Amino acid sequence: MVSVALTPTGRVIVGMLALGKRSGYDIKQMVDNSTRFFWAASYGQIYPELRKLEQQGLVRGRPEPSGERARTAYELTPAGEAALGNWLSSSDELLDELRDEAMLKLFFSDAAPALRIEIVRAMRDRDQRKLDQLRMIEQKSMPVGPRLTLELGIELTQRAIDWCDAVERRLERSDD
Amino acid sequence: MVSVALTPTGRVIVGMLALGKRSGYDIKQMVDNSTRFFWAASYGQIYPELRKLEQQGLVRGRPEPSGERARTAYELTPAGEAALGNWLSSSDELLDELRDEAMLKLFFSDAAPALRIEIVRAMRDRDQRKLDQLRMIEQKSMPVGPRLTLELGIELTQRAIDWCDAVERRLERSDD
DNA sequence: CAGGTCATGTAAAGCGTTACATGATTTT
DNA sequence: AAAATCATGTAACGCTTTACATGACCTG
Repeated sequence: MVSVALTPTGRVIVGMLALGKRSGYDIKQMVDNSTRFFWAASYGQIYPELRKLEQQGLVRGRPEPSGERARTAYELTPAGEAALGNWLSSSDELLDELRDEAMLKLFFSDAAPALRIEIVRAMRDRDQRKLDQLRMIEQKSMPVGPRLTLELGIELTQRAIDWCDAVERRLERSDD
Repeated sequence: MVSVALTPTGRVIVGMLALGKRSGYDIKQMVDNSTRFFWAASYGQIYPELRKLEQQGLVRGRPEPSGERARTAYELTPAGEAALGNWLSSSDELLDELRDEAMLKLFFSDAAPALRIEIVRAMRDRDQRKLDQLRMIEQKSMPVGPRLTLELGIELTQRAIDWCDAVERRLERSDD
């Protein structure tokens, strides 16, 4: 039995729904508070994708209005659970895409060597802001999976900051 | 004087052309051998973008056939150089986007705790392959900017591998 | 009662990859 | 003579963000 391949956004949605019944709005909040650092999703993707997943039989949505306010809560179907397990256990090449404008500027900084140190400082500041956000999340309680990704995110962000600090000191001295 | 904002792919192209006259093909080769780890670009973006940049007056293309083989070499115009300097010195929020499927799987691994260690191992292997590629590039000679980004890439990839190793040992013992 | 949050949704635009097509030149 | 590389390009498709619209409910 071949289960349908999950689209990028389909993967977060199905994963989040494995944690319990959720609305599209709920999913967006959860993503923004957790996976967004390594896997973002917008409303413009979430709502259409939920309907697509429902057509595929991986999720089922049911109206759960609170008063007059419309609300549709989705939950995984057995097929959805299977698709999640399938994806988690698949050995396909793991997607790994980075778009880092600070690194791109640094790469081209020989075109304006005087700006190099400013670029490194801006990168440091950006990463410091990210680290602060991660440290906030760190306070909350969470399962092992989320905790591990948070740990890794903090470790790598801290290392990037340390690297920027070291390079900044190097550049201050030598004016490369 | 307000210079036109560079699109994502426009940024790499203009940066690469600051290093000298290049064809679309050349740019693609350079990207694949350097920035692709933090800023990729495909032919489907590069060729149309070159024409768009030419319309904007940031680059100028001239036919430089080698024998019967057509070839268009592009170079930066003064406006293009200005746009590059402008971008390098701008203090706009630095784009930083990551899509890491290994981290996403790890995040959701409480849905299948037995798979967790396999996910960490797959992540480690992927990062080791990346590190091997970076180490190959490390041998070549290059300007300061490219060298710095390579250094950072190696540092962070190595740290990710170390983290995976440590977590793998933790999981072997405790079966989280 | 104003402002924030809950909740859903879409249209347009932009960004990007993949896959294909074509043909010349160079290397094995 | 085949295979690899040089070189250009596009069409189809998929993904994603942005910006907007609508309205209910809650909190100070």
